[in-house]
Amino acid sequence: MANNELDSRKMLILKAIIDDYIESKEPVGSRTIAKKYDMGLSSATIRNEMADLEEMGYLTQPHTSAGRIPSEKGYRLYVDRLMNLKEQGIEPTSEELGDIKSHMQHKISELSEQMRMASEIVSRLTDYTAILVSGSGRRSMKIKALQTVPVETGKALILIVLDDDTVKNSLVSIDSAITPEMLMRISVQCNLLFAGHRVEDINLDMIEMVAESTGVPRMLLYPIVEGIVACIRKAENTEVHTEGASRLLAHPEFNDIGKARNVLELLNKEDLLADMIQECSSAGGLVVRIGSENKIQDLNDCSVVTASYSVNGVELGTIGVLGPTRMDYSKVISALEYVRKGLEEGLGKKPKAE
Amino acid sequence: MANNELDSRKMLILKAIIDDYIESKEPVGSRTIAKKYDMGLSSATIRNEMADLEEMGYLTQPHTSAGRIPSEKGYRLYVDRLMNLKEQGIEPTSEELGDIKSHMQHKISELSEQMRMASEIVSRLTDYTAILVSGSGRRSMKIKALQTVPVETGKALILIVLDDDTVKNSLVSIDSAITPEMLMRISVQCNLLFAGHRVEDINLDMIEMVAESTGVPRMLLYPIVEGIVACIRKAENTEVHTEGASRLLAHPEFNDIGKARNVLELLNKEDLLADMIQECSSAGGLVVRIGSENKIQDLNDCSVVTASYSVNGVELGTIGVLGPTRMDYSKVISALEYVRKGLEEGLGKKPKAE
DNA sequence: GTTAGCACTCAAACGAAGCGAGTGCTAACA
DNA sequence: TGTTAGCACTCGCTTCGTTTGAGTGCTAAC
Repeated sequence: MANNELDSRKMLILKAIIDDYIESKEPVGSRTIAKKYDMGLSSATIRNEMADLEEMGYLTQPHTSAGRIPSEKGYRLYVDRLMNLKEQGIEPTSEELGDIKSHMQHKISELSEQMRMASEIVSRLTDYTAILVSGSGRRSMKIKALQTVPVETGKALILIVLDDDTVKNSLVSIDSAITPEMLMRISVQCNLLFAGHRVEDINLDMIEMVAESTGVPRMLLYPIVEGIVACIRKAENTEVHTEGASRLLAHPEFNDIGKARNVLELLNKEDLLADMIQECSSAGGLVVRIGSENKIQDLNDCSVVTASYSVNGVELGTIGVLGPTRMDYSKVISALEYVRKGLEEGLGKKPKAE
Repeated sequence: MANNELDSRKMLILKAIIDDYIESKEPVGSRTIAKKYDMGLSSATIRNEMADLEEMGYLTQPHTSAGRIPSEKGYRLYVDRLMNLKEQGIEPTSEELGDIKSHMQHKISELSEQMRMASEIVSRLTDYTAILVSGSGRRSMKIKALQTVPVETGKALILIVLDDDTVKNSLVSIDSAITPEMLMRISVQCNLLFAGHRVEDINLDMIEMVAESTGVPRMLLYPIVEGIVACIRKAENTEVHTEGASRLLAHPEFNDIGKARNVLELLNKEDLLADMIQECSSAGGLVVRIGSENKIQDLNDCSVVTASYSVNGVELGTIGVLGPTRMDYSKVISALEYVRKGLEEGLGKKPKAE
C-alpha cells in the first residue's frame, strides 16, 4: 500500500490467481493459492496480499464471502506482463498443420479460402469463436486481369482478378446487339487499360477511351461498365466470416441465455464486426481488447484478440478470437501465432511457380 | 372412443387447443378453451373430449395437474387437415417484397444470391432459422460457357457458367510455356466441346480431343484439366447456408442451454443439413417434418418445413425452416409460399432481356 | 512480517407450507 | 344419452426460513 507499484510477490500471487481462475472458472480463495502453488506462505498471508491487490484494483469479489476474481485491470497486467506463452500446449495439433499445408499445396486457391481454413483451425484450437475479416478493406489493390466473357446472347460475365488472387465476378445483361466478337474486343481493351492499375484509379475517362477504341456505342457499353463497378464494389467490400459461434455456449459465462443471444446476434452484424476487427488491426500485429475496452456494448464482458496477417507485403486479413473475459489468453495468442506460421509457410512456396 | 375416427367436434377442439398452445406457449386447460373459443360447451364437456383425445394419442399431459399439449400425432393432423393458412398475416411485410424485387431488378445476380436473400426474408418473417441448400445437388446441370483466362505468367483462371447462372472458378498454376495465345485456343476448344453438355458428361476422351485439336502437349494440359475438375466439384457441391440461427434462442424451448447448443452445433454440419433438406425436397413442393420424423436425433423436438423452388424447370434449391415442434406452422408455410411468389416474379422478368 | 485462530458473512442448497391451475369423477339435469 | 355443476384431489411452482460451508477480516501471538 505504501507504493502503488506491485512488488514481485504480489505479481506472483496475482498471476497464480488469474491462472487458476482461467482454469477453474471459479472465484479463487486464499487457501487454494497457498496449497496448489506452494510459495511458502500461509493462507493468511495470501489473504493480506489479496486484500491489497483488491484495493489496488487488480481483483474483485463477486460477494463478500467468495474468493477473488481478476478485474479488467488485472487481466490487462496479466496479458501485458505476467502470463507465459505456452508453446508446447499447441504441439499435439500438428496434424492440423498438415491439414492447412496440404490444402495449400493441393491447388492454388483464393487466399480468402485459406484464411477461412485458418480461422476454423483457430476456433477449434481455442474453443472460442473466430471472426475473419478478409480482403484489403479500403486499401488499394491492383487489378491483375480483367475480362468480359460471353455467356449467351444478351448476357455477359464480367470478372476481375486482383493482386491477392481474389476473383470477383458479376453477371450482367447486355444489349443483344453486342456480338461475342465485339465483346472480345471490349475485353481486350479493358484489360489493356485497367490491368496493373489500382481499383480506385478507374474513372470515366478510361471508360470513354474503351468506347472510342472499340467503336462500340457508349449506350451499349453502359451495362458492362455497371458490371465492372459491381465487381469493384465487391472487391472493396471486406468479407466477414465467423466460425464456431456455437462454441461460445460451452463456456459458463454464456449460461445466461440472454447474454448468449446478444453476442450471437452481434455475430450476424457483419459491418459492426468488420469495424471492430479492422480498428484493432490498424495497430498491426497482435491486439488484445479486454472487457469494456471493446466499444461494442454487448461485448463488455468478452475479450477479443486479433491478429493481422500479411505475406510478401500483401495484406491477407485479420482473424479475431472472441471469448469471455476469462479466456485463456495464452492459448489464444499461441493459436493465432501458430496459424501465422502455417499461412506463411504455405504461401512461401507459391512463388516457386512449379 | 367408439370410433377411432374423430368427429368434427373433437377436431374443432383439437384445433383450438393447438392454436392456443402455439400462441401461448403454455399447456392449455379446458377452461381456457371453453372461455376463449366459445363453442357453447362447458369446461367439463371439453374436459371429457380432451380425455378422449388424449386416449387417442393426439394430446399429452406434461404432468397430471397441467393442461394438455399436442403430441406429434396431434401436430401431424393439425398440419394435414386442421390449420388454416393465414395469408393476411403476412401482408404488412410487403415492404420486404419490395426488397427482394428491387434487388433482383438491380442486376442479374447469381441465383444462389437471390435464394440467400429469400432465406433471410423467410427467417425474419418467421423468427425461426432458415436453412438454404442451393445448387442442384447431384442433379444434372448443363454448362453454359467455359473459359480459361490468363491471369499472369504461370497462372490461369478456369471458369464455368452453369445453367442457373452459377459461376464457378478455380485458379491454377500452369506451365509458363503456355502462352496466352495457346490458352486462348484451349479456351475456345473447351468451350466448343463442353458448352451445352451436362457436367457429368465430361470425360477423358473429350479432354484428349482438346489436346489433339490444340496441339498442346498433354502434360501441359494437365493442370488445366485439374482446374476444370475442381470447378465441377464445386458445382456438384451443394452450397449450404443458414440464416438467423440466433433467433432460435428467443423461443422458450431453447432455454435449456444444452439443447440450444446441440442444435446450433448441428447447424454447422453442412453435410448433415444438406442430406436432410434434400431428402425432403425429393418429394417436391412443401414437406413438413415433425419432431421424431426428423432422422437427426438432435432435432427430435424440432420441426422442419422445407420448400423446393424451381423456375422454368431449373431447380434453384430448397429452403428449410427449423423451429421448435410448437412452431407456427401456418406462418411458416405462408412465408415459404410468399417467397416463392417473389422468386418467380423476379425471375419471370428476366427472359425479357431488356 | 508471518501465522494461527476465531467470529462473521453470505450465496447456494435444502425442505416444508401454501397456492392455484387443472384434472377426474359423480350425480343431477334436459 | 349427452351435458353440466360441483367437489375432492393432484402436483408443479413459489415463498420463506434454515442449514451449510467456503471464504473473509481481524486480532493476537510468534
